[in-house]
Amino acid sequence: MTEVARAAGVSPMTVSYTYNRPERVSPESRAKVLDAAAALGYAGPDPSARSLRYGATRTLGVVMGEHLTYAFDDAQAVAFLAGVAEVCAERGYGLLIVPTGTGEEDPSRVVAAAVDAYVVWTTTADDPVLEAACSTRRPVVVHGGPEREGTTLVSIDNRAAARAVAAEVWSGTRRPVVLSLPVDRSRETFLAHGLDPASVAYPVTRERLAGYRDAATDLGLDWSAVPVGVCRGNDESDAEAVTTKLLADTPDLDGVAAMSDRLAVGALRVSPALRVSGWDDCHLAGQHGLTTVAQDMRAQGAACASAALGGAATDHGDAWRVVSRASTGG
Amino acid sequence: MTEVARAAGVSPMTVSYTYNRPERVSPESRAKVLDAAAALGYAGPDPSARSLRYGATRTLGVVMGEHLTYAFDDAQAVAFLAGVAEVCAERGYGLLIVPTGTGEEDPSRVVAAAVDAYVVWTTTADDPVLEAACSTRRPVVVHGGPEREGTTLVSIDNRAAARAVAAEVWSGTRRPVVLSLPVDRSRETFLAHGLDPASVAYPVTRERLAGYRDAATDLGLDWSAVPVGVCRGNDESDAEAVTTKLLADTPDLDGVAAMSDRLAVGALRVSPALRVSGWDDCHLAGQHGLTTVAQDMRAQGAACASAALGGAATDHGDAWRVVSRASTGG
DNA sequence: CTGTTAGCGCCTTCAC
DNA sequence: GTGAAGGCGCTAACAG
Repeated sequence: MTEVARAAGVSPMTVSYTYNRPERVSPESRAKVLDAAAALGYAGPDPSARSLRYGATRTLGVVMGEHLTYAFDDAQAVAFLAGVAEVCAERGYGLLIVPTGTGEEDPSRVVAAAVDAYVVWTTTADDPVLEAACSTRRPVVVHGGPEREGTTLVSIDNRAAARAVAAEVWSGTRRPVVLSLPVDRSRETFLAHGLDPASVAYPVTRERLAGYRDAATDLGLDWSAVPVGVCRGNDESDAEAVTTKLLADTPDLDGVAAMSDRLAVGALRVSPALRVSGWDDCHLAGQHGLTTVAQDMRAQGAACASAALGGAATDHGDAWRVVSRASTGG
Repeated sequence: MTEVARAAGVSPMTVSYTYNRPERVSPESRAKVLDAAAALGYAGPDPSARSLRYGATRTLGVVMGEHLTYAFDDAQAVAFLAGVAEVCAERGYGLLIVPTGTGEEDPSRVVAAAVDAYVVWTTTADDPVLEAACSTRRPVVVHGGPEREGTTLVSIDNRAAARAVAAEVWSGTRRPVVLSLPVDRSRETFLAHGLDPASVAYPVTRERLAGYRDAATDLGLDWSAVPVGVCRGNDESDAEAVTTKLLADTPDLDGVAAMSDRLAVGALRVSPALRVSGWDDCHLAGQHGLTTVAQDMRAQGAACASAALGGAATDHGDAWRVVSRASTGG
């Protein structure tokens, strides 16, 4: 900018004004400045210097968890991002996807990102990345959970939704089972009976499990006997393997409450006649006639972005509904 | 940082070293600094100030075109972004999605984004957003086209691929037609006969059209008589409408070369027995038994990011193949 | 191992 | 309508 000022024969301030308040500069000066800028290939004020000066970046940071690319492989995550992007575009904010995935360096990358606020995709309470986002003292909005002081939570009421959908899939069954998303960040596959929700680190998984337990209790079923198959991730083929194990453990199982449509589809691949419910109401649910919990991830993404950028947090607790289809005999 | 230094009773440089080269600071000083930082809620050096000082942001900018949210609605665009994100995560670069969509302000937003390089999703040569990206003098990689001096192009050879797939779908037909993506940024729907590729602003559309023309010539068909239905975007329902118009114009049409699987599926909805080819080999192609052009968008996204961040540009010209399925009688 | 100096590029404030 | 001073927070280079 100094160079442009010299080339144009004016002071740096005039150059600055030319870009920020063109109307306060005489047409001649403006022309001189723009000519000089064109000649020197100066495209405008440096963004970093500007951010430093203003103390704001007009950028929203998004942290999608340990496997960044997962964010683009999962339809729900993509819908969520679409909602975030929509709000960002409206308000002229950049959307910065923070490069997590290495584990080790993730927290420092979060701290070092030039953003005004953070949206964090569901994780565990002890995730160092969440800690890092909060340590920057910038607004943090968490999707799904955990709830944490100083952050805003945007989530449906997973427990109530789980209770409702399990009431349907388990209605009239004797041997209900659960097909679960991971319980903690180690993401191990295992089988348990009557898994205690309190032992589960991911709040979303925990709440859904608690809701399933509620439903079991409502139906007079013994939760401590209910097999829970935990998958490594939201993945059909892993769900197939876990379903196979569940069947070995409980050959007469007759009702599968799955925490996602993809897991449900994995179960159906093993045993197409299974009574099963999913979660999300993605295109798979329609294709396979799955009873499922519908929620609008795009709206939730938009809500997260709005809240992070200073809007009021809209409550999404009740923004779900059970969609009944053939997979539960409907 | 100055405050932390004062609270810790050391100089700002010691604080800086504590964060950037901890090993060069005595354990005691380091402890004092970290204590003071914790007490003051200081999380580390300010990212903007750092970027200003270093002259680099460690952030890659991505411009997805006028409808930002489209980027998340289109499976190909998402796969592309996944590839970009993968490379960014590996190298510790942030991925900034520039908030385009307003039209008017888009170029200035591109200029004002704090990034080290740009990846631009396919557009027209006269797009002000592309101009803006180039004006910043930062490296620019364009996906699909246009080719432009000072930028790197990553693209398959659309013309050759179009020629190959049209050879298949039009083999033995008498009344071939084209179902085209938009020709320019006005994105209007219309019908033309023997549309001249040279009149088309989007390079991707232009090259595919030229390839179809090549195929027509190869097959001894008269290009000037070939109806071309241009859709407003990559959208099934629009394709349905345009196909209906094509059928009104040419009731005996017997071979549809579509520039995307979604357009092809739109055509099939109007007339399920149609001989038709698609493009992209997305999940729709498999579902509907579509003959199509397969290309790996994720790899192309990764290639764009690598090239933008200083790697060599890998050539993707031949990274396509025709997948033959039932929709062309295979 | 630690501190001093200087300046990255910009814009708010205040003069003229 | 224009310009001079100062400082946003940081770190390279160079002492000590």
